[in-house]
Amino acid sequence: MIKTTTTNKTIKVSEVTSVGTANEPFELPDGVLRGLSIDNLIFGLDGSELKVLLIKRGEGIKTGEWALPGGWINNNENLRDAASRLLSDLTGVEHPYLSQLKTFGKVSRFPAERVVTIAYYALVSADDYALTAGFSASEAGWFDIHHLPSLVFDHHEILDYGIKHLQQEIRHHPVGFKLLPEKFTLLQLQELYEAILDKKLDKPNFRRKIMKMKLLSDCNEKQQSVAHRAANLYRFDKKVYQRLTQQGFTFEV
Amino acid sequence: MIKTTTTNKTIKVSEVTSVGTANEPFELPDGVLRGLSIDNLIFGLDGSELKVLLIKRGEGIKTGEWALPGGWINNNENLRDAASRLLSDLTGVEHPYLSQLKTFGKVSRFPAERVVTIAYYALVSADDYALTAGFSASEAGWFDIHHLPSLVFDHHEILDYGIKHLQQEIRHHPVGFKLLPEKFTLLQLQELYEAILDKKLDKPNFRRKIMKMKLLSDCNEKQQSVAHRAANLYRFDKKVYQRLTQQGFTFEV
DNA sequence: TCAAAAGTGTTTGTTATACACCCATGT
DNA sequence: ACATGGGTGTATAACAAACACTTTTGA
Repeated sequence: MIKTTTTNKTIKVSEVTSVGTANEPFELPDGVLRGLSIDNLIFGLDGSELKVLLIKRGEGIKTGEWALPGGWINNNENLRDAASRLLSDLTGVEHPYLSQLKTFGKVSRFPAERVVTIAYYALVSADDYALTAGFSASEAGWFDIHHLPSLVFDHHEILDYGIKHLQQEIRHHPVGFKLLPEKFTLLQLQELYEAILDKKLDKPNFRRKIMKMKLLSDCNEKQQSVAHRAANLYRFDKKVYQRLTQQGFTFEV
Repeated sequence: MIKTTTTNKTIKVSEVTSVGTANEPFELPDGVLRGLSIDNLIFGLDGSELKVLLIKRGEGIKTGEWALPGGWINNNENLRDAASRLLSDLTGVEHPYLSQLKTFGKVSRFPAERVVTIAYYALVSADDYALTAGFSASEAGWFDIHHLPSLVFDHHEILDYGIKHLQQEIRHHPVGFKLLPEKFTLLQLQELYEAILDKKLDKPNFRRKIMKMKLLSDCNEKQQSVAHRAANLYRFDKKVYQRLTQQGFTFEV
């Protein structure tokens, strides 16, 4: 479902890895803020595995080590725009659900000098990802959150925080739908929740719970080319959700 | 319940208001990070009114205007420590529940040069506040969130975001307890939720719901000097909450 | 006809809701 | 005595959990 593709595009991660000498400011590209960076957590769903997008650092310190895709903020650029640009450069995803996660600023989290980083996170669907060919397979890849390589700096801490945040949020807000294609089956939805909450759910009960919320609209379409009875396809009805939310409804799985 | 007190201590807000000339960096105190600040949202409960702590700027630009209490981060200081220090300097509250809210960084949010600010928020109880005498009544005050003065920079945006965040969070996390004194009655708790959720709750059912969570420990004390049967006092048991949370328990009112 | 997943029904225990009721205390 | 809030009991309805079951489809 999620695959890495090979192109001739190069990720510019060199900015993040440049290191100055001991007593002078380390080298930065022109026109960016000093001491402040952005790191993105990009989650995707591959079948029933929750995956995160990592890049392999190409030059400078920590070469060859895995890291969250991030970079510097331009002087005249708003934070979310910077996160969005960096995400787009790395994955080709142009309009994701992208929200600020948390700012990490331990004094010595970055070796060369003090850098505070603002973490953003995005949930992308296989659909969105199919549009993209923004990075080389040798430099980036999707990793099962249960089988991660070791990461640079405090990126493990950021990722752990992001996963916990996602697990919390997915129980109380219908963000899970972002990880699925526009049209999906109830089993796909269930598997998504099982992957993120990391537990098995009862099929009949899950179906009833979801359908009772009336948040799904029937596409009146069936799955194609499956070696079993074709399931009905549904889409998430954002308008109904907004209406119910205003009436005090709270989503919960 | 919440009162401002007068002392001879001066709030040093001058750092935030120093402005350089057009073509050179504006003046900062020594040993602080450039381009990054902290602003605190401090909420308190006065009867059934939610209040926020604001300071009146004393010098520099925007003199006499109301603002969130904030300041600069020391070079060797972690973010939360800086927020905590600033809060303590301004209010005397030493160990509040203080958590990161969001980072605000619009390009032109601060007039002199680009400054990104990390907003923290805290909920303080009348008890905590009674311990403090950290600011002068002419320079700081509690404001009903429905009757706010106009605020400098993007502080209205930060405050609006914080209030919305609080209203959301209070439904799914037991943060409401932070607004009450350490020992409280079930009716106080119920009235807190009735005020914030803006609806009447059934007394017996509310009691059962709360007690079933086992989050309150009995103080084995009664109210004093009340013109009716004295109610039992309870305190919130943080350890039990943390244990239950790890087991997948979710608080909901 | 079999595997795989779709989809339904039913039983049982738990929880929410509404509301009636008694208890303790100061004036 | 009575007003005020503290605190309990209970019938009913709604819901969740567990699991057995039937249906549809492609290979």
